[in-house]
Amino acid sequence: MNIRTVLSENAGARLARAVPEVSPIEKSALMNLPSINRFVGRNTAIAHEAQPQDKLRLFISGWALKSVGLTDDRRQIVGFVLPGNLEGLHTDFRQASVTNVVTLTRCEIAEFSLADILQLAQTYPGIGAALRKYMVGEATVLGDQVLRLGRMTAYERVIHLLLEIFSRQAPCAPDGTTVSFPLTQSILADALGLSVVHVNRQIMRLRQERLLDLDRKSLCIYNFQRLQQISGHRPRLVETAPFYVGAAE
Amino acid sequence: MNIRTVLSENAGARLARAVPEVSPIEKSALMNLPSINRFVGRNTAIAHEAQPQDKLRLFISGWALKSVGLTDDRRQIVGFVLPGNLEGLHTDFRQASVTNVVTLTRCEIAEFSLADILQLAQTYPGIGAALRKYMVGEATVLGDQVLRLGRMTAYERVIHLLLEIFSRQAPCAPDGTTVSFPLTQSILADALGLSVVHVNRQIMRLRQERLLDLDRKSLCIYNFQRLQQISGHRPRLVETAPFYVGAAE
DNA sequence: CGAGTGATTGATCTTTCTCAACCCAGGTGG
DNA sequence: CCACCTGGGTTGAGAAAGATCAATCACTCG
Repeated sequence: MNIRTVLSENAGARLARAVPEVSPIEKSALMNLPSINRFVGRNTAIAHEAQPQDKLRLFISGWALKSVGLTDDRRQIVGFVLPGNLEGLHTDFRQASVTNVVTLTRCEIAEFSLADILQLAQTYPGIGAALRKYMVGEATVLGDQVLRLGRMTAYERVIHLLLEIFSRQAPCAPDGTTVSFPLTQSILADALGLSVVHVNRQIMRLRQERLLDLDRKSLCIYNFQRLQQISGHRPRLVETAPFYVGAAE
Repeated sequence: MNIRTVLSENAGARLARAVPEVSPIEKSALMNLPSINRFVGRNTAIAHEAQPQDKLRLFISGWALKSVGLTDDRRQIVGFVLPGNLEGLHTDFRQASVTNVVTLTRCEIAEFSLADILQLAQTYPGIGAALRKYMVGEATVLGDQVLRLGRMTAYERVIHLLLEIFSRQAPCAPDGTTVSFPLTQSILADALGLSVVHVNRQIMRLRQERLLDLDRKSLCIYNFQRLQQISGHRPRLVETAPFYVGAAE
């Protein structure tokens, strides 16, 4: 557990950038919030299903996955946390997390007290509105996940998810086609409800068709339009600025 | 389109009952909100994906489904709206609905202005908190939907969804085993990502095993524990009081 | 160098889908 | 009153998508 604690002076400003439309006054209120920056190693559990949690975490760098588990060894990944995303807003009325969260890479995380932020939302209406919109955005992504799993073929599913991951980082793609991609095929399989072998076959096919390529460093989209057409993917309009995502460590 | 408009004096009180933990003062504030009660016929579209929407709707009676569509004739149901549930909280930053909503039965619906309610949430912190918790509850149900579709067999999926529908009405079950159930097998199929034929086979099997029975009026759970064990269903703790659900019309 | 993780490929097996019937209850027009 | 129609449920047979099992390969890390 590689954890280093640093006092950061601008985590609140980053938080203001992570949620939609906050005014300058609200931004300065967020900047005065106490927060702690942590570095967390790869494969580290950050939150457990049904365990109490009172922190809101902003991912400065690094990726994490959110999953729900069955009693046996099956698990389903419900979503990914990328740099610039928040984690910890979904606590039930017992302040318990509703998913497991595990880091996929080494991560830099700014930790806030959720209570602090909700308190602030009572003073500054824009902050409450921003949090609500952020939650709606997350629900939309989750709706896309349901659509993939319920009614798409394996081929469509793989494309649709890869386009989502691409779109969420697109503003960070220097050449417009390549983004960071630290996922294994086994993780893709758990997110897509498919076997690893079958995921591999779809990726092989996509490579042969010269539509995209990927490895554990990066994802390269060769023919965005065609992929969009096949999978029916519609880019979700998100007006928050994602952080720059460098090459995965 | 059988629509009748009535001025209701207690829709706000019902709204206060639909969300978690509001104080008496907040409840009275909600009761003073303007609202309109409507009756909407079966199979009527209430909201369209990506269409503007500024109403928050409280279902007094009747069921609806929420779906997202693909370009062809496939559709995926992402969730159901039951009496006592809210619809309309998930509008993106353009105030557009993120799902289609269609009634499954004749419904009585109390309509509020979402702007009114968000305005109120700025004065009364408990209302903002209640809305946030309500959204977390919805996200949890959506997470369960992802789990079903991603990593469960057809048999488990059918059971898990039926237990969810049962649990959401359990306090309304006079004998503790039978609840209202106005869904066709074809709707179940679209919710479960299965073909109608296959859904039918699972239901036939469950009947033969004497674990449950259902028709288009009601769902009867004969062996809750066993079904829970098979599907891994965990009842989601919701502390809002659902409305009494009478026999489907 | 050996161990472990992840990717790739082939062969076979299982689940689920599709197509095609048929039945039944309820509603409707004559 | 009845013939007819329609929407939903049920069943069988064959086809297709995807899972499982098993082996090999490439790469990294101690």
